[in-house]
Amino acid sequence: MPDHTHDPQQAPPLADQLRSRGLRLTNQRQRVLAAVAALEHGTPEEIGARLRADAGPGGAAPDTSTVYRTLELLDRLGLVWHTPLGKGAPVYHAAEHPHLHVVCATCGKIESVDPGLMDGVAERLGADLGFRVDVGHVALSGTCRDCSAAAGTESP
Amino acid sequence: MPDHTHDPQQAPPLADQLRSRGLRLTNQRQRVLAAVAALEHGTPEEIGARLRADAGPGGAAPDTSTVYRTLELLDRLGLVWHTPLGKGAPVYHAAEHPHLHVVCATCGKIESVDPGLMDGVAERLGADLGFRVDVGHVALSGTCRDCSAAAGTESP
DNA sequence: CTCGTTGCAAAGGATTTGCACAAGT
DNA sequence: ACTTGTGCAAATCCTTTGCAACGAG
Repeated sequence: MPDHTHDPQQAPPLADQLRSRGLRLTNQRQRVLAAVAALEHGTPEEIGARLRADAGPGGAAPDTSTVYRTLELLDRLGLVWHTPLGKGAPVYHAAEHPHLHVVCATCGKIESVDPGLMDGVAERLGADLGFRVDVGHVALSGTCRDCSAAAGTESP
Repeated sequence: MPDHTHDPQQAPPLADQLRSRGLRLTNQRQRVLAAVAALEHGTPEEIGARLRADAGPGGAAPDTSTVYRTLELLDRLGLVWHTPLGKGAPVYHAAEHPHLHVVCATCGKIESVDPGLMDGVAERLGADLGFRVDVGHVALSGTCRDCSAAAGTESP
């Protein structure tokens, strides 16, 4: 049972995805996707900020509502993935190089991890519950090395 | 390397946790904790609804703001855990019987899974990054058996 | 030309916060 | 009595939506 859904060549670059669905390739959609890819991972707000920065002083950046709409679209197309993190801040990342997110609950730092880490768990859930884990959406929270050390040092 | 932080006896029933910090044991706090425990897992909204239901017609339920404040407090005290799920809906559950959440992205169904499932992953992250995974906050999203089947049946 | 898209502005929903009063110790 | 906690209501924050103008195919 192959099909790891990880083939780089299998996912055409936006334009094809759009055309095949009768959707249109717009400047905004390209820019949003580029911003998501440029940012290792970012919230809709951060992505909007990046777009504004990229646009420069005179240029116009896509509207906030467009960013949201586009993010949702790209997600449906499978070109980006989002992961709910702490509070109201879903983090988006490009689907090109899949990875897990590991988030420190103390300092908020986000680290990326090889998705292969979850292979065992995924297999087991599949066998056990028939549940197909979506590795692109996994976020593990906990405490990073630095914060662990800091906490341990307080009362040795 | 012991200390699984899972001893039932090690976590005193709210009252002690509060007293030891100079905080007060109030009716509301007890009720919110009870509601969280009663619901297998629920959003702040659902917990509020449950409280209103428990209060009955004439009775007064804790205010929404109190629910939020209390949930945050209980979380700090380690008596409940919250997991960010889909959109802006953190799910709270009592810390007493730890479990992972497995969420179907299609139908939204939540299933609880034995935390032991992640032991391997946790060890590896610890060794690799010095990252200590918080198993109470893990949510895995994907597709459940039913939705998988439904999707497969559409175009066979 | 014909729709899908975008910008703008306003609507919504979910949390959070300031305060004066009520309640626990 | 001394503080901490609660209810109420207003303030925020993040997202979503309606609609007329715009642009890709």
